Amino acid sequence: MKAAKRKRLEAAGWHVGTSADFLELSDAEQSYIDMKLALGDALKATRATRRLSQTDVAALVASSQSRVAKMEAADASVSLDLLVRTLLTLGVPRRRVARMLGG
Amino acid sequence: MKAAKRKRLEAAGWHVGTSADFLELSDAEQSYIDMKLALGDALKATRATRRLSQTDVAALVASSQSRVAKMEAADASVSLDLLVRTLLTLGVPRRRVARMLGG
DNA sequence: GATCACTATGTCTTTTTTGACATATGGTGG
DNA sequence: CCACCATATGTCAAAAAAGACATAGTGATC
Repeated sequence: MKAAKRKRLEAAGWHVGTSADFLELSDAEQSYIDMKLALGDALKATRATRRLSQTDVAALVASSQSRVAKMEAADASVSLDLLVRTLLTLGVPRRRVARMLGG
Repeated sequence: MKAAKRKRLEAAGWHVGTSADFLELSDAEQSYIDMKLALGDALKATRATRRLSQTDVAALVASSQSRVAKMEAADASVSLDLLVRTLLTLGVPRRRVARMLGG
């Protein structure tokens, strides 16, 4: 299995390697997950260019290091909401956030 | 107060007319609310072109009529998540959802 | 190989969001 | 006026997501 697909499934809350590969995601689910992955990557990139640690970001957005880690991993427990609000709080303009979501 | 601003504040969970007009929202909060409003409007528009009732949409996305009404109104109790997932489920392409968010 | 900074993951408790329901409001045709 | 349909609004129990914390993994650098 390709790493990209594995990542997607795991983001959807599935643990690949144990049982589920046949699992089919609807287009809507797929897009939703892709959006989260895109924002997670964007967050990681943004953080990198600013040379901030996850702990730094957590402080800036009033959250915790673990949650930032989960955001970047597009963990199933993080919402689009949290990702979007985090990026906006970091000063990423709305327009740019929107473009990230576009694919 | 202009209707647009009123709508924004109410979406943020504030009941205008009673006390709070001086209330200041950060850029991030403002953008976040604007995004929800944009998606709410988009949902209403999408639904209109397809000539569906809120009840119809509720059935399609496995929710309730009241929640659809709140989505369209960008009620403070609806998340970006729900709006995005609803639009995607209705078949609106990811790219288009993203453009809606851009402003 | 020990220490240190950073990141990942698991598990709690609390808070927020959700769907459901009831009910109110608004419009339309009989 | 009265049914009838669509939409709006309030409340609530249940579900999901949140922040917090502990802890484990990963690399440097010394």
